[in-house]
Amino acid sequence: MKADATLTDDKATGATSGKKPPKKRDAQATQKRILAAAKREFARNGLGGARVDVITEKANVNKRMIYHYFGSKDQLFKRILEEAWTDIRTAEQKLELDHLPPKAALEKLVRFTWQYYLKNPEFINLVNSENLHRGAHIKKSETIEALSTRFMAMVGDILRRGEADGSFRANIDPVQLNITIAAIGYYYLTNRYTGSIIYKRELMDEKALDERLSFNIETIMRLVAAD
Amino acid sequence: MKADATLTDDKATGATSGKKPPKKRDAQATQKRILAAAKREFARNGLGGARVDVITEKANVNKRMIYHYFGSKDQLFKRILEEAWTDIRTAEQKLELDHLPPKAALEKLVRFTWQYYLKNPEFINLVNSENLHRGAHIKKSETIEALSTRFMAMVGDILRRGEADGSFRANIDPVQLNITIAAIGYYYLTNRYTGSIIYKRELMDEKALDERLSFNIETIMRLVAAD
DNA sequence: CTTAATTCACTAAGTAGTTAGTTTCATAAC
DNA sequence: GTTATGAAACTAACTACTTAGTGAATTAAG
Repeated sequence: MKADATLTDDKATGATSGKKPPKKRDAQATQKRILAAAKREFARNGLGGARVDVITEKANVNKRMIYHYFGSKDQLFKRILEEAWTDIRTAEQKLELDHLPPKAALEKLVRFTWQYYLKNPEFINLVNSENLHRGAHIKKSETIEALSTRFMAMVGDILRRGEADGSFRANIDPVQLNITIAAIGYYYLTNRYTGSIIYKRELMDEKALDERLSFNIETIMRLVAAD
Repeated sequence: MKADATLTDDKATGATSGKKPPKKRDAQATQKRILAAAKREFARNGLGGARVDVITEKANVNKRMIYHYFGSKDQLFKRILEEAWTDIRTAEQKLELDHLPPKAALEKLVRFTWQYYLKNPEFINLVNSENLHRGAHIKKSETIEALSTRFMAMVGDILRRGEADGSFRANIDPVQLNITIAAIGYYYLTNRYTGSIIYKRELMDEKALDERLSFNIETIMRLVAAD
């Protein structure tokens, strides 16, 4: 009789022969499952709307584990934010824009930013939620501070090279430029629901997305172009 | 003895002489107070984070009144959204951009959009919250549908006139343009908390705000300029 | 045997929404 | 001009359920 075995086949824990299928312990895997579930839940519903019990369920862990590993809902949220920014900044570094001529580098950055938002829709929602909470969680984060410095240096370098070789006009503020690059992609995507209604247009089909990317590249190229 | 009079001086209800200071009834005023408090609370905390009890308290009404006049938290939220869009679209119409030459009209629109967001910070948060909820509330709203049509006609008209008199290049999509105008202001403001940290710069002092507006005007003017 | 992973049963404080009324007021009948 | 009446404005107390977070025991692993 292995009737009770069916009660414990929660996951891919291929229940073995014995009476007691011993539950594997794996702290790292548990934490990963919590983080994955939390990212999803926080992105879907925001910090305030997210439910710890839902994270518990989706991560297939006992609720106590969340508090054991992460302390509180807010600390878990902070951790999720740090991981999200680490991911995007790491991906940006991998572009190796230093090796490209300025115009090509800038276009690649615009393209990348857009595609990253598209492929990682949680990112936008997490950032929105953190801003609703006035940056309370990342204010104290050293992780994020460090990531940002390196990134802005890269953008500044592209501008300097472009100015030097005459492809860009002079004195463009890298902070303003980067905010603009982010803005024209981010806003389109984060406001796609109200946007579809206001503009009476499907904003998320393939053609619309391609058109937006082209428009954004045009916007940025015209913005930096030498006269 | 008018000792009990002090108990009922909630508001500017200048308690008169008699024993029973009769509580003024004013359905319209009550609804206005609820709407004002709700707008604030929804904007501060999002739909999910907003608390009906807080609205009750700030509006100085009995909780039952909210359900009496608005039915539910969600219906109240929908109403707030409709009023918010009515406000911005009404203000835009008052600009009378049709009477200005195309370049001036467009610059005025960019300026207005930026200043409206600045002066009405709730607007951005309400829109964000509605998008987090996938546009569920305004999807069914006829009010918002009607407002949008008229507005987009105005933007389209500016572009047509500019193309005709040679100040703008041809074939600019008014939807893409308008999304961009909104984006470059909206993103800067909604993400100001995380932005201040990432860019290590004060984004909200007067000088920074002026600089951003100038940069945005430059961005849009270069985007539409005839070659 | 000791340490860490995991579970179970629980709590205290919210949470949107409701039940069952009382109070005010305009209108019309006396 | 005073008083019945019906409707709408307003109130207090409550309900059924959720919520983040815990105390203490149990079980696996080195």
